[in-house]
Amino acid sequence: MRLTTKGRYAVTAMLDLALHGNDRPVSLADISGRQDISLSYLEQLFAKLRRNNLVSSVRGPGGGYRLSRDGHEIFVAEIIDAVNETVDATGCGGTADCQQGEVCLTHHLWCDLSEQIHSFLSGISLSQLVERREVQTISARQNARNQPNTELSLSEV
Amino acid sequence: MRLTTKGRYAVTAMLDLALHGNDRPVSLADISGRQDISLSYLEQLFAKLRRNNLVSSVRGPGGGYRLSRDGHEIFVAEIIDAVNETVDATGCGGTADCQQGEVCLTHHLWCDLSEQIHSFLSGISLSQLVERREVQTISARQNARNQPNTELSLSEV
DNA sequence: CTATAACCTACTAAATTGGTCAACTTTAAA
DNA sequence: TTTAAAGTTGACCAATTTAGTAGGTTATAG
Repeated sequence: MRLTTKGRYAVTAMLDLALHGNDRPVSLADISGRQDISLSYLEQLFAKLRRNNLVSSVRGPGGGYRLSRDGHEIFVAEIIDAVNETVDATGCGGTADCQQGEVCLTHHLWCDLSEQIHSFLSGISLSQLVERREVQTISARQNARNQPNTELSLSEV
Repeated sequence: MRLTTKGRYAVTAMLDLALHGNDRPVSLADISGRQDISLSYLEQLFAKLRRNNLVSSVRGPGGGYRLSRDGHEIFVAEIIDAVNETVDATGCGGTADCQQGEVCLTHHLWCDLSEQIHSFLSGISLSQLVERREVQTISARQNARNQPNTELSLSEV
């Protein structure tokens, strides 16, 4: 099982999208600025997210990405699966041929664990995260950092 | 968070120890033969398990390893922690300084996930695994493969 | 037409995994 | 008291993955 920055970045970026993408598409440059994730790396991640129909893109000036569904219908597990291939904890990927074609001694344990993790992450939607108080606090901090003063009124019109 | 073959091998090896270590110490060569794990790699893993007081060793001919506690008191989470450093899903390792000294947008999510995984794996002891039917079935298969015939009566005296 | 931003491909540096190998030290059976 | 079994240590290595660069090409709003 893998859960590295790749999956974390993807979820963070999608949450940023859910927070800022209500009215217009959000550019990767904006996400990069707010979340401290390299732009080129974001491009790679969003290519996968797009292939998995989690976001849709708008090209050209003023373009960017939108969630392809309502935030209530996008779950954390999907996002991680999209960029990470799988959240499986077994060595065999669930095919049960871990020891010379037969199941290994601990196969069932890892299956149970995978099930646990997957059901936990499948139960959390982007909208649920948006509603959390800590998320709103942190998001406000990030907005303040990136729009220090005047620009705000201009872009908020 | 990492859960790779390293942690899986360690749990598998410890379970083998719980299954075969009732009367005498078990050599790494035996475990290697039964579980298809390289002997040299097992040596590395058991060095860590020993440092974490999960096993104790008996040197010299007829030596090997024993569980340092009863199987009811050794939990899967401990084993993985011992070889893998941590089963933490956050990027910051729990220190909450993920974004320029402050918490990142998804910090709390990864904390919750870590808590889920850890409590799941902390609730499973080696003895519980030994008692599982599938484990007994697989273990019987492995014993048959490694002691094809006669030797059995000799070593079982 | 020009600036913007998605999209695409190739490359790379660093880290991690999953080992191997050789050279020990310690212990205990014969 | 040999001597062989077994643990211990550290150096090394190939393959893979991660995280990120670089340099382009489309597409489109203004």
